[in-house]
Amino acid sequence: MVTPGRRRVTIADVASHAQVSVTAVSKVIRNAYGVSPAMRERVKNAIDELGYRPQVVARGMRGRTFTIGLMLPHIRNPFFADILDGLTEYLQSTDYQAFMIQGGATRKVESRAVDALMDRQVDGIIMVAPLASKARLEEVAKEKPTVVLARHERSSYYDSVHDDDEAGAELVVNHLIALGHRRIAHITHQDDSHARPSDLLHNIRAATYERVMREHGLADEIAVAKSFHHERGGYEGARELLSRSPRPTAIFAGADQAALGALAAVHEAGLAVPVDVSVAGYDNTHLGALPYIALTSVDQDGAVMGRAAGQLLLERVEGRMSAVRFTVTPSLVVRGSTGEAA
Amino acid sequence: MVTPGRRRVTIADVASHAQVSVTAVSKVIRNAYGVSPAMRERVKNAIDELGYRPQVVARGMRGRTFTIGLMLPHIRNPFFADILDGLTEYLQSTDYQAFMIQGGATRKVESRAVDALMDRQVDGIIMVAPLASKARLEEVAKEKPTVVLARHERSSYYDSVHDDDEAGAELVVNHLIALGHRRIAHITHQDDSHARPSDLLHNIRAATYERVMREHGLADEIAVAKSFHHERGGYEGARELLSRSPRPTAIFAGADQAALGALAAVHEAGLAVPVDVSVAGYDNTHLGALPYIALTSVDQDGAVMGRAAGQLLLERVEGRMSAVRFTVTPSLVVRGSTGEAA
DNA sequence: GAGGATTTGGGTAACGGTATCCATGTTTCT
DNA sequence: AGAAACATGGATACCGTTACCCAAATCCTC
Repeated sequence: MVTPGRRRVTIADVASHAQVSVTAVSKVIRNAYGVSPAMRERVKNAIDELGYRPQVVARGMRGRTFTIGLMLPHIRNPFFADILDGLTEYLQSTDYQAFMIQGGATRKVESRAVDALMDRQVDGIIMVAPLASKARLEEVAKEKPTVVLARHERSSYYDSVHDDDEAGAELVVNHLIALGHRRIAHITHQDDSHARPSDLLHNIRAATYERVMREHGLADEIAVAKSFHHERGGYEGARELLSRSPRPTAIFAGADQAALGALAAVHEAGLAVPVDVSVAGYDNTHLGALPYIALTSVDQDGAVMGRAAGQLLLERVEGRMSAVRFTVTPSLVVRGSTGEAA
Repeated sequence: MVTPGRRRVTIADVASHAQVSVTAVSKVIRNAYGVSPAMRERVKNAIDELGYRPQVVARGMRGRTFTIGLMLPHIRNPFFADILDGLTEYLQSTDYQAFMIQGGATRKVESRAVDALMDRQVDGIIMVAPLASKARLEEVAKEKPTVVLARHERSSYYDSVHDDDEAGAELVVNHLIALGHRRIAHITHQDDSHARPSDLLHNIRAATYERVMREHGLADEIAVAKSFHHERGGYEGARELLSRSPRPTAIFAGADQAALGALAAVHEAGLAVPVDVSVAGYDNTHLGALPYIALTSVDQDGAVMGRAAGQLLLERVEGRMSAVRFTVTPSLVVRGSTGEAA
């Protein structure tokens, strides 16, 4: 039973209870060399009897904290939940624990979040779609093992995990063109990032959209709404696109969240999906699969990405210095929100 | 510039750079008594010049970590994002940082997550909709300042923040009855909790549903699907309810996430909302506001709850021992998913 | 101007672990 | 049997802060 304000059990308590030295207990905890099976048994019993748990901050002063920091821009995108699930599933078989921190919408807040992680001596950092410049990411990576998700630049200081956004965007635009669409518009995202634009996934998707359009002789039909990859962003972007004349017959939103908003705008304009306007997204979030939404989208396996990120990070924690890139190949999931051009 | 593997700047580095004692630096950092303005200035300059940042684990060994742990069951529910936003907004004006950890779907995983927080010496813990028994919560609360969200029991060891789920559920059921519905069904959540059932919000919503039905002489029409408060849960629950004969004309899902799934089931059954079946949810998440979903729901202000939780927790960290309950009053947001009974 | 109070700065023992080094006892090998 | 190698357990410096002390200097007060 825990009594109020009782001092936490320490390694010294375990040692005296087991009648052994502190060193011995430490060795058992760390699974270090130099303890006999009998000693191990004895110490383990004492640990169990006292309910001892090592204090991570104390361990952190000399060794590891067994903590990895996960920076997410926010937690509204269900796609991030997939990443987190993959990561936690992977970490379950290890001694490490993941802690999330919200990066927010600006570089400043994000930077503070990452600093907070480093101040707390995490053993490694995973950043999802960070806004920071490559230089800043490398600065972080020089101090702590780092894995960056959803950014495309190559760095020799950190590992990268991302999907092939070019392939994904191509799938969508080709799909729409194959359905006979010509006036295909795109909703992209504006960021506060200091990254090279071409390293950010939304810019890659947008650039690919333009490229494929051009390749099909549709350069004149290119229409891009610079908005945001969230619901309101998609809504406003789509409103703007639909107000153009002639209006697009298809909208490729750079993310499902935005596509959900776009659907709202289409609906509000009194238009039907996909009869009047086809809508496609990216990420294949659960929501899109709901039959009354039935959003055509690009699937990138978030769980696989999360798992890979965890694995790469722990490899780095264990000492790997070379940089690794892990790329997942996306696939198109066609649903009812896209159909033949009118 | 940071060179690879460079040792982090410590308080001793600052002290020698400023030609003062370690104590003096520590005092300045902590804003403690006993430093002249000149000394303060001098030390602050040294801190800036060296880019010094206190190492939280070291501070944690003696005092605070300025870290608060936020346990969320998962990050799929957008309602949790509202809570987080309220909390982070509040913490912005303080020295504290919030870290999230995923509690998961079972008591065992949740307990491990909370242990992980305590092992890391967080200054306080906020638990959102925990599964643990009241006894376990109090055990945690005896060790660390604790605030529990979305649970209804009174404890003298921790503060509680929740909405008046009874009032909220009543609003929904009364609304449906006023629309002329009689065969109103409910989708509830099954949990792995060891709490007293009547302290869990989904059970309160379910019990209130039954009570109001009875009060209106609709005891015979009570129909409850024991499922889960997520999309698939709502989908399966609704399927089951719709297969009954006669089928309900209205479904009150205990959470928006479940309502989204219920809408899918209704749609799949070839029925129209709200003409054939009205659907209502709880939480008033962003998604429900999308016009093509237009979900009637109960609004409980998540941001306010998050802010309150942060404030109460810091008060506890500062020493308050008495327990506080913070209750928000929900309101009904009527949208297109509910209409007159057929 | 003596004595006490106050201000200012610093020395240093914790905090709870880790990991290096060392001492002792036990095998193994020739 | 003696030496070398190995296995086992322990003493202890150290990690980077905090906060409790104390000492010296300055300021009042009568």
